[in-house]
Amino acid sequence: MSTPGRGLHGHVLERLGPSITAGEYPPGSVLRTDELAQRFEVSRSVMREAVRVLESMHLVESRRRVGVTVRPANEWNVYDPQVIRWRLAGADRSRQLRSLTVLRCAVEPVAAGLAAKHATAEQCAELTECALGMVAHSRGHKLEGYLVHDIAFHRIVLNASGNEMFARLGDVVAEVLAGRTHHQVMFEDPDPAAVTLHVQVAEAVRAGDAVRAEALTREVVLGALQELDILSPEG
Amino acid sequence: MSTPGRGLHGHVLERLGPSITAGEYPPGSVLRTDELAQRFEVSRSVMREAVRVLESMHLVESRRRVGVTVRPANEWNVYDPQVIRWRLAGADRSRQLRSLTVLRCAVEPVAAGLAAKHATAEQCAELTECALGMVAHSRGHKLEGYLVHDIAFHRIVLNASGNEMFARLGDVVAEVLAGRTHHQVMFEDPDPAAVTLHVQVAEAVRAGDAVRAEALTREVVLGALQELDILSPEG
DNA sequence: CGCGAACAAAAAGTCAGACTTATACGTCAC
DNA sequence: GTGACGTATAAGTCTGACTTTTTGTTCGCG
Repeated sequence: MSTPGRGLHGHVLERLGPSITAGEYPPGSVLRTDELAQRFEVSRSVMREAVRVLESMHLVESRRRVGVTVRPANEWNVYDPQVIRWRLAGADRSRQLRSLTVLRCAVEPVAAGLAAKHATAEQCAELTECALGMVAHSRGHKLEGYLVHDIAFHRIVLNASGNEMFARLGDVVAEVLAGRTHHQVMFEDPDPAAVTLHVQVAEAVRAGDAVRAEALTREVVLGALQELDILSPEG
Repeated sequence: MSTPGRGLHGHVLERLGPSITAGEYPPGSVLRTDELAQRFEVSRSVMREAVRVLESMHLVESRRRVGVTVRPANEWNVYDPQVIRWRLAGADRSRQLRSLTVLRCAVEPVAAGLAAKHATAEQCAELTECALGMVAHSRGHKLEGYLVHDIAFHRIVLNASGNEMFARLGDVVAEVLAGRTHHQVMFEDPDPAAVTLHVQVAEAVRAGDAVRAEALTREVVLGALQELDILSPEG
């Protein structure tokens, strides 16, 4: 999905990045460029490029005479889609899904409210189409088709909000929804109530009813959060 | 602040990055690595590392036989603190400040509500201390001192929420507050009502009153948004 | 005239090796 | 014990040669 390791340094990143985000190297660990280059069988130039990328994500810090030190997790650029993907593929996926869903709870209702004010006629049409698509795939184990429309739906809302910071969360939401569908075993069809809510959100946005769009979307994301709480313990 | 261009490639980034985010090169523009290396008087290796970083920020895409093409703005990683800083330093700073402040409006109230539930005694103490510091610097053109406490205040709330996605927005908020204070001419002392609200938020968090903390924080950020609307036109 | 295949050029990608520079750490004198 | 000094280390930088992919053109055939 999205960025398949372009070039040699990309392949190195796809192996080294997940290792780091998985906590395989505790904070403060020191890696040496030459050693890594040997391990991954690439030249130092390629390895250096990979390290530079990790550095720009604040996953590591490179200092002379010391080496490449792994930074503590609370300094990572956790909004970088690539970092998100690496972390969702790792061990503490459920904790990751939770914190991302809490973010959705804060952002998406507000975005939906703005969308009701700013959405173009075309966006309204697309939104309705997506909602109908969700309905069509809501029964009979058509999870993949449902997922596609679900992702598109939320992406349209975020885009239609007119706020670029919200819009850029489309990828994040997509990762979350995909992660939820693929990693947790979802043998059952989606919650019918959720499907209905999506249709109603599309209606509210089209009608320009901001407060209703916001309230309905809040129900949607809070439902998603509850679903997570049911499937995995603690709070 | 934070990352002063470490290494040669860092200096290149500090010059090239802002040029791109400023829209100096329209989307689709092609840059050639060798040409850039010559322009910035660095070797190709260094230039390649810089390009890799820009690529990881989704500012550019590097393809064989074609060159380094600038991506459209809606694909940029606008949550990368470095990108935020570059954009805030650029021309459409006020539009940028607006979209970031709207994000704050969505996130910070929810974070404050969570903080009321999760904050440790130490965090409560720090929060109160910050609020008092804001009061102390609220009169007599002590804007810099006020700013420091303001940033610390919001950072503590975001950290105390216990959600790492919220916590990582501390840097973003810091940039916004700093940008507001430094770039717009703020000859006047901060709004007394805002100062009072901060004190009340600290109280509500300490008391564990989530709904009150959320409502008060909403007033704070909505006030910040209105302040922006007053100083620069359009909606 | 249109279309597909072969070809050539251009730019990024990769590599190896030599050299430079900053800096942590150990040593030694005081 | 403390400070200055020297040294080893690992990142940083540069250069030049070579490879690979991809685009666009040209040429031949239908």
